[in-house]
Amino acid sequence: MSRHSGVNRATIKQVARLSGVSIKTVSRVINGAVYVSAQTRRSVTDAINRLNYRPNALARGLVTRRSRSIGLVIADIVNPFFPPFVRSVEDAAAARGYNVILCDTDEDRGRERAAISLLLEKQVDGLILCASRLPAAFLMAVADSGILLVLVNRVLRHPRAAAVVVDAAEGGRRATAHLLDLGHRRVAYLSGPATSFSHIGRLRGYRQALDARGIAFDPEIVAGGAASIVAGGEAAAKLMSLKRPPTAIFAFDDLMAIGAMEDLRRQGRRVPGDVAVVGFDDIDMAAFVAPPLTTVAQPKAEMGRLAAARLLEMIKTSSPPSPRTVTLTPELIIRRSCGWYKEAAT
Amino acid sequence: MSRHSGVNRATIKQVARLSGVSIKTVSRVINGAVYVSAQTRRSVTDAINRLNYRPNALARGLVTRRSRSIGLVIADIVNPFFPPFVRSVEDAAAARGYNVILCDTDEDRGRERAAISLLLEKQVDGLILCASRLPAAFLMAVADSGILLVLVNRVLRHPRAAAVVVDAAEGGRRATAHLLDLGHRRVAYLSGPATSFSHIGRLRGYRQALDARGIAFDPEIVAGGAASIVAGGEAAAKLMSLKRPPTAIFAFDDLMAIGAMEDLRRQGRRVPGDVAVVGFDDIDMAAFVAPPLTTVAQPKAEMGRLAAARLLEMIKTSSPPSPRTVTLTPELIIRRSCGWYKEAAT
DNA sequence: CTGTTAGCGCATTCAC
DNA sequence: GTGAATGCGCTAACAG
Repeated sequence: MSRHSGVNRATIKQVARLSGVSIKTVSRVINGAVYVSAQTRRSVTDAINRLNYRPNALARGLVTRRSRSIGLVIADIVNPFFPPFVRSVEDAAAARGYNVILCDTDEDRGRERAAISLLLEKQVDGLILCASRLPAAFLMAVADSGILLVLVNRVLRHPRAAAVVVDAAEGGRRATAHLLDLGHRRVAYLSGPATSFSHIGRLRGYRQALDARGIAFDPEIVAGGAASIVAGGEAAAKLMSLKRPPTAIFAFDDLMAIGAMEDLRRQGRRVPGDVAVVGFDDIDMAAFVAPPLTTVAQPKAEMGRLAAARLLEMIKTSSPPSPRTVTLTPELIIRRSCGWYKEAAT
Repeated sequence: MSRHSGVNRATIKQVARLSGVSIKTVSRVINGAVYVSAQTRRSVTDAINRLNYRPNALARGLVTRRSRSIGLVIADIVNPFFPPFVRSVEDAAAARGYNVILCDTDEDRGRERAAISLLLEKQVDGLILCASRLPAAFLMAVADSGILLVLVNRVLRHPRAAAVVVDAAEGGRRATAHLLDLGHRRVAYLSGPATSFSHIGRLRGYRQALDARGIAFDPEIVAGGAASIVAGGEAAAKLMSLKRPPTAIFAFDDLMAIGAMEDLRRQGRRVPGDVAVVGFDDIDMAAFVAPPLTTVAQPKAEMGRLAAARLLEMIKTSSPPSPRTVTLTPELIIRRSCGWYKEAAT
């Protein structure tokens, strides 16, 4: 066994020797270049196969200044929102010969910073940051250093940054309006992580919908703080113990909504009979819980596809993205957790 | 803007010049080496910060022959089995300064081959292959080329390969025995992908449990072929249209089980009243569907943690893994999809 | 404690 | 059409 793990890794030099041509010629056939006689090409490819030669992407990247890898920074792959998203960026990347290096941050700024730093050292050609929690100044500095950025559900004004966002406020408005249309007047909001831009947008939409009906915003029926099933359950428990509990709940995401429904059931309350619930994201599970969850769908796969396509395009042309931001509109999926819906007047 | 995307990437040479020491000294402080005077170290770190210098991992890897990246090849991150698994390998890798490059194969041999090839070019220090579908001879060749391998739910006799497996046959036996204990005599099996080692093992366990009670195996009540909700629904529909439909179903995985329950409900059959159902994996959703699904749990996070730990250890010591294979035992989680369970005699 | 000299594997001017 | 020489950014002997 030679020095490290590599045992018989052939180099371009060996291929050149075996096929009796120069290194440059080998390089030409590898990179599909023109101007190589069919015969030469054949003898080279033969040698490549005989030696089981594989170009070293590290060496190649060092000289071309391109790694053909992109970094993907997300909160937590275990959150069902992410798999479809990740999957579609991966497919788009793979289709163009790119690899994706995945990093979870758990919404922790320190971890996010560390992940970005490592990714930069690895010379990724670009970065997709999903719902980054980092200060804009920091992200600006990152972009200044020359890397290409695509943000998801957040924007950044920088010539090397683009964004894919879904209109969170619109989603919040639709969810809340739906509940209001059903006749509810006391609609609670289960808040997500305080620093999340999505949370801020959804909360804004919630308030706007309330305003539009002349219903006062009541901070007492806003609870939560973390996007998880247990956090949703706890928040629901807290809300239902109020003197004037809500009759409907709009949750920051499906996980919280499911936790809330779980807790409601434990308390002997019926959904939607006693309390109506709306979630956000439309994760796969939403259609299978009992009752099936009404929710605001984010086009997860489309978001991933777009984010990757934009980044790859920026890498290819090394020109600023245009338009800088593309905005997607979330859609209300009506299932059973809010009761029967009689096309009410708005 | 300089040639490519990099704008002001400082090099070690610039750091050396600015801090007035040699390149080697800079290299020493970066790599936390000993033998650098405190003063020199300070002036170097100052220069590093001033220039916002970041070592180029490509260049470093080229000479050290270590990329500090590992490749993770899975079937599909959208399958809920994988996120907890992926997450825990990532955490383990990140804790040691490693990155993970994720590749989905959709259980397609061609894609798996392509992914491995790309990963090898990228000079990953090791590979985690989850339920690889590739011929053993191919994997042997891959390992022969010098790369370190950890297989999940599959074994390979090679000095550079280790494995983490959960005892699929045992899982199949437990699931089937549970149904038999409940009094069922006509238990169907919803098969997974034919080439999957997990499927083969679970099927074997199913047959063994049947044998142990002297019940004949009936190929008529084995259907399926793909691990998905819709495939599960279709297979269930097919089974229930038989002249002698089963009274219980053991599904290859939870997704198929959920699809089956969905279809059963659509047909007006009750679970567990008319048909009992057992799944496999214990995905998060399993606890929240109606009725909550009884299933055989695979320790997903533990599997990921172990796989990563083993690989990282092999990379560090470049010595063969020991023991070559670690086997985990799956556990039956009894919920509501099989009806009331009265601790029957086995 | 620190600097000098090579060279990792590859792509790229230039010649021929 | 093809070859020889140069260097990407970094670490590793080996001196001093």
